[in-house]
Amino acid sequence: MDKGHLGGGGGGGGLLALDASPRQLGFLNLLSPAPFHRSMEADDGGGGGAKKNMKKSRASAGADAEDHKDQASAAGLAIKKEDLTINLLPGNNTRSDRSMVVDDDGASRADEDRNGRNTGELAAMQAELSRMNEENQRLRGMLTQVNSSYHALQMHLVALMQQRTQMPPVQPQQPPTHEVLFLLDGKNESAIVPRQFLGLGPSGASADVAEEPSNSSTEVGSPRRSSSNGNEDPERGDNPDGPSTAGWLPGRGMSQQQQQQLGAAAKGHDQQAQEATMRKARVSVRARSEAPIIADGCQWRKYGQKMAKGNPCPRAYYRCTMATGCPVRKQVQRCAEDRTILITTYEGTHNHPLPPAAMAMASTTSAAASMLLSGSMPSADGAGLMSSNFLARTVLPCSSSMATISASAPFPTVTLDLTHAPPGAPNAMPLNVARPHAPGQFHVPMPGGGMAPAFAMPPHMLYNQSKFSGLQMSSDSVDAGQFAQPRPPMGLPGQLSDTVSAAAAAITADPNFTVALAAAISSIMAGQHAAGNSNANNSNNNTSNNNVTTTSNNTTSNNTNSETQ
DNA sequence: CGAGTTTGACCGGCGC
DNA sequence: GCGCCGGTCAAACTCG
Repeated sequence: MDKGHLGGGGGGGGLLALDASPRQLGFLNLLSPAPFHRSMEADDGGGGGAKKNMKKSRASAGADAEDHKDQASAAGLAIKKEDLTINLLPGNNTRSDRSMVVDDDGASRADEDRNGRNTGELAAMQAELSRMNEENQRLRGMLTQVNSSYHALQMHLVALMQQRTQMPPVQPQQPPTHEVLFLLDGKNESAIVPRQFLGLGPSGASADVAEEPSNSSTEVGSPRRSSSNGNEDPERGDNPDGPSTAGWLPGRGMSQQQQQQLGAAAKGHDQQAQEATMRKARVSVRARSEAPIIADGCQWRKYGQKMAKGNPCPRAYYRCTMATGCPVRKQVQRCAEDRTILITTYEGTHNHPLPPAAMAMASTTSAAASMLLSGSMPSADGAGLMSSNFLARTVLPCSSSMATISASAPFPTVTLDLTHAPPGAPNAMPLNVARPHAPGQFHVPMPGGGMAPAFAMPPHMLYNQSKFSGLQMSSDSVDAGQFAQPRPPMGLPGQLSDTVSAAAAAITADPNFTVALAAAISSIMAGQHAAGNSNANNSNNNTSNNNVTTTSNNTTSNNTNSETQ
């Protein structure tokens, strides 16, 4: 919204800071919103780039500033106009031109003096400009790489989806949850994870699984908790043998019949109990919001409120009412330490198509849960944990301060902390989550192709994100400095830079995107790496992501940060 | 009047 | 076994 928020705070050192950071992953470094934003903004318009930087440099060159301060003081626009002139024509000393006009009465000596100074200054600025251009080129390269990687991942996802749809619906021998939980360490995971990921998704290709006639038996008649007859709570679907799969898993949306069919092979209550706890994954989103709840696009009905111990703020319980029998619930509570922080915990998978407005959050949380489930699954050799660490470090480094994975009981939880700016960002960037006045909603591009407003966001974000969401970014793009006003389509030469600018702006302007992207990719990578995680996790171990932690019931280490939630 | 919210009660899990 | 606590239910209430 405000420029200071987008690009601000970082100061001129932003680029250098970005440059100094290690680059193990492309999008890791895209998270320095301020610097990146600045550079991309400067990149706009090719030769005219570094507009701001130029301005900045000039501002720092105080002596020369007096030259036009008089006029500037007269009208604030004077400086701007002048700067524009200078920057559009970096090779010209526009100031001398101006002086010609101003001093056309013959004060030539002062002119020469100034010209001399300006020449030196111009050289310095040009040097800086070239440096900036270099940096921009590097950043472009990074972005291109990220884009290609992202695209490749999506292609892979699509391929897996197709593969999945061609496969027989389900292996009768394997309860759905088992499939997800235990094959992660196996060789089928590449097929599993996508399915999990998709199944978690709100609709999309997996809807065939999630939207089955399931509702016929689920909770239509309102949940009966007195399941003394042994019937699982129909609403929650968490039958004793573990369907509490929390819905993050496809099985959650299945019909009871299918669950029975699939779960028929479930053997051993111990195993089931263990699974039950592991499957009830949750995704907790921390965001600053003045609103009582975050606008995630779904319809919720409050069904309870409790005072939680240790928190003066009550915890509210909501249930999705977009479709009868939708098992998704969420808990909303304000952080005890900082009541401006709203903690929303999602549980379950929508068993109905979601409006675009709700897909982003659903996908994000689903992907995050998917990552959690795929990454923290216990396994005999601990590969699951390793995978989790690997994922946390490889996929979430970009949001190192935002994501916390905690499998410590009672339910494994992924916490997406959106209250902090990504590393490199100067200040914590309070998200305009569901601010009452939020005029628009923010679309987060989601891996499943869907994109939707996850949170109420300023319109510029909306536009910005929607641009980037298209995978293949459209030719017209966003001026990073003016999100609110889409720039008219440019000619072909400008496409690349615009695309890059838009991508950069999209990425840097909003941490949600990075979270969503990271979570989404993680769900894919979980499938790709779980098998080979033992060797893969070496690659990024050195990434400093102290805030991305993985805790597990099966480990005694590394749990100190789980309380960051 | 229907939909949503409030709120006290109930239930089950867990720790002591 | 008991108490605590989180989660849920459902009657009463509110609102449009």
